[in-house]
Amino acid sequence: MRCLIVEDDARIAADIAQALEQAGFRAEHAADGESAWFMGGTEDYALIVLDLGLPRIDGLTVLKRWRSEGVDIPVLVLTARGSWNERVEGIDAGADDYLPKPFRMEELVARARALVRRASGRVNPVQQVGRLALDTNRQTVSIDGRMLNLTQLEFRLISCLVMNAERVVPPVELLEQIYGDDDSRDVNAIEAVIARLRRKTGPGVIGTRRGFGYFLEQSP
Amino acid sequence: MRCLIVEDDARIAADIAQALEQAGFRAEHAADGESAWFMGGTEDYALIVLDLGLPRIDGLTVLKRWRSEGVDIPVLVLTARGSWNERVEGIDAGADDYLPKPFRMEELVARARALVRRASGRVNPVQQVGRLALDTNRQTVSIDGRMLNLTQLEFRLISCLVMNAERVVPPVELLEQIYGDDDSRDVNAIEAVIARLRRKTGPGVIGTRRGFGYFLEQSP
DNA sequence: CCGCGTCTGTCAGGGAATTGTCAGCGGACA
DNA sequence: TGTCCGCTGACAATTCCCTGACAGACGCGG
Repeated sequence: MRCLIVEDDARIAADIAQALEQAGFRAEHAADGESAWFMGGTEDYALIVLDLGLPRIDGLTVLKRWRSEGVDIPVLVLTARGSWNERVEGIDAGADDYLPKPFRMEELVARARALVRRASGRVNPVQQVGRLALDTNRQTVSIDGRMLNLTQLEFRLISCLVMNAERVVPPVELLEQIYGDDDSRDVNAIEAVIARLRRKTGPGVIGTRRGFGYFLEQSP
Repeated sequence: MRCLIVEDDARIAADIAQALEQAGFRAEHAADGESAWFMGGTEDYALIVLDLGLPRIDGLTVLKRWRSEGVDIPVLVLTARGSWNERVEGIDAGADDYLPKPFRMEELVARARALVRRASGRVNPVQQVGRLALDTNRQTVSIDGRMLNLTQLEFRLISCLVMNAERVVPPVELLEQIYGDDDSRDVNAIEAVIARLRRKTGPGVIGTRRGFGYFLEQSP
């Protein structure tokens, strides 16, 4: 699950990134409004964390532009404590939640999770696809109720498939979703992870459509 | 998926073309603004990569003309790094994304993909022609609601027919649409694919107009 | 700092699905 | 009725995908 952190202070950005990555996100970073706008408009994030005080283009402006362009990614806005008018403006601009600075990282992570959950229209964190169940809160995957012991990478990959259930996901897209623009890797890396996953899930869970990509088997 | 590269430097154009073709596009090339304008206005591309510094007509002018004519193909603009006003002008002219030169090819490919994905999400992904329904999002084809298990090639071919519904498509055009300018293949290859498709769809879906080409049956 | 185990990307070999070609056949059209 | 065009089954070539092996990276405990 990819998220975008828009924050001009590199230190803070790195801290947030680390916290979110631990929570299972793949964090990317934009340091100014301009690049934030491009990234948020072109990439497919599950969440955007937006600091308002930005160089070049103001955070609020960026947010308004996104919304006017139809970008409906949930946005968590970081505001200075007590600055009420910023909040009001943020509401108008289309923010989904606020976090007054300074904040504890756990708070941010919790809100991030809540936002993503809400956005994907789920009340509970467990998603069931066929025999497979994914718990985004605990970061666990079970099949027929039996827990799987997955690595970080395997988990991310199967999450992608769950997010895109009812669709066949091309390997290139998985590459992009999992590693980002870091294109140092081969499509074969995906194949390898898929193979390892299948060894753990057993057959009949992850399907292949030759020439198209991978998908989760729906019906038993 | 066809894309148009508007670039006056032949070397760069060739490089971009190669990268995009590897990514599954079929690339065509315009070297000056005038032909670019014509091609973008008459052909149906999924994406246009536009360099701004052009002979004859300036790239921005071309872009504005397209937009004023209702051409809504996503346009990826190549700008010189840091040329701020070019970007702003580009926004006004209707560009969908930017890429500062010089750039890595992988970056271009990634953005191209993102743009196309975003654009294709705008329109209704399922098109119905007669008893046949094509879902461009899930990459599936169903007939009377029954899913067909198609190969990559079969899917591309039937997509072409759907795009050109209510028209009889000559086999040569199908060859071109599916394989690009790679003319190493025989028209018979198309016939073979058609035959395999018909075996899956059953009769009454793909028709033949002897001497002209193939078409999709409209009425039940 | 070293040894150990785990995770992960790459590589190469093999197998299977896909696809181009060929040749024979049958119907359409003059 | 002859000719041409398109259809189709068979086969070979190709592409795509799977998998086991291996090595580098990383983390951890001693």
